[in-house]
Amino acid sequence: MALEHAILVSLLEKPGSGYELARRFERSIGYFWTATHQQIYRVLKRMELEGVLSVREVPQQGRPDKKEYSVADPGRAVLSRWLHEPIEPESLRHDLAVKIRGTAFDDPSALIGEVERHQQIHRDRLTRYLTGELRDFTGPDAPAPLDAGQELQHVVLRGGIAFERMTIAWLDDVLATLHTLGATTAPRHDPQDSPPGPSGPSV
Amino acid sequence: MALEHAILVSLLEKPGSGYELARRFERSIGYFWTATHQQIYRVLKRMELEGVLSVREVPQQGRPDKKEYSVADPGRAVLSRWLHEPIEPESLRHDLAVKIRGTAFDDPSALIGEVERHQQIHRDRLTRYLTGELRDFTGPDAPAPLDAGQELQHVVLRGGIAFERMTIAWLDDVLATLHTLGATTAPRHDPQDSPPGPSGPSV
DNA sequence: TGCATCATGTAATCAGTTACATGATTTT
DNA sequence: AAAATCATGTAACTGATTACATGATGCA
Repeated sequence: MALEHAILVSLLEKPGSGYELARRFERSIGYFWTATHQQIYRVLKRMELEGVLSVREVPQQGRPDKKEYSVADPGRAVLSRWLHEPIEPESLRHDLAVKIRGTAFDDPSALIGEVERHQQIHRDRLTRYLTGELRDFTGPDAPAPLDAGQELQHVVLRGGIAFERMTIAWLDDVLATLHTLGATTAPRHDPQDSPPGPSGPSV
Repeated sequence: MALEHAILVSLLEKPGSGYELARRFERSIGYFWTATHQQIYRVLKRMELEGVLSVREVPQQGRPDKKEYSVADPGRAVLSRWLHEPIEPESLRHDLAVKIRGTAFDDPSALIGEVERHQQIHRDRLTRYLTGELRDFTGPDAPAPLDAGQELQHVVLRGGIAFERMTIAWLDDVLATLHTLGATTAPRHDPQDSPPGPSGPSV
């Protein structure tokens, strides 16, 4: 369970409320992690009970009060211990890859739109990441010498950028493959002819 | 939930037992999906009750009997429906990225060994994938004209290969970053001054 | 003798998602 | 007047992991 540790890192970078954490998880940390606010609130409560976080009620005007969480000393120890433990490399789960293989038993051209949609989403993400990189790390308004924390944030962001670029290129490859299959296995698009049915395209 | 659909695809490619599925999930389909045998048995049972799979008891000699599952007609319909639905692009979770950012609050050099370990695992995976590609798709013993299913398997495998290559390169970037940080922020760790260098054998 | 492989499962727990719920303020 | 934003939460459910359990065969 690394959500706990992701929260510790984020709160060490800057204390904040559950709501703020949820928004950060859609951005910076979110390059490599996601969590819904429900999940975050639950974990925050547990961590507070365990004594790894401390809370400060912050009254606000014109807005609901918020609970600002920050990392208590035991929390630093928890994070430090985790940092020194080995972890398992992630095994990724990619639903789209399952769909691609499933297409062997269905009409390949039906997947093209979906793949293009995914590719566009990844292009948009890449643009956001590059904009963020320019703003925070490589642009003229970025801090001149980056400190250690910023260098580390930057290298993580570069990972996100590399991932999106790789994915976009791969989806080009997928599209090319789907097109060649559509050209060779689906010339019988005739409405009266039975579409690729239960037996699938047996080549 | 795509485990159900991953099972449908795998069983359409070839019927098999829960045990066999679990092993396939460590291989081919496993480039983009993983599941433990416990999870698989549970889902298989549910899918059988729902009527999307059919079972055949296969007695074996010298081995426990096995239940060979195959996809029933309603299962094909379930898969086909899913293939035509849009799905959300995955948001990846990468614990190592959390660790990298967490290193801002710890000794950067402590993470180097862990990153190198991960990189080696990715190198090993890449080697496995490339061996499999040669054996099944591009080598002299591979079937001459690949059918649609094989072309799709190949493009998914190319995705796995691209992912591993990207990851290995990124971890090089991470290591270089950690080394420069180690050189600037952790000289107070050295008992005596050791040869400085961007990627020297420090600490 | 002990370990690995084949084969199946239960029980308990943990993690994560979806739906529901409230209520003020600010923006369109 | 409606929608979005800020802010917090509960309840129910689904998905996934870990630990435990059995029992045969074959190999070193």
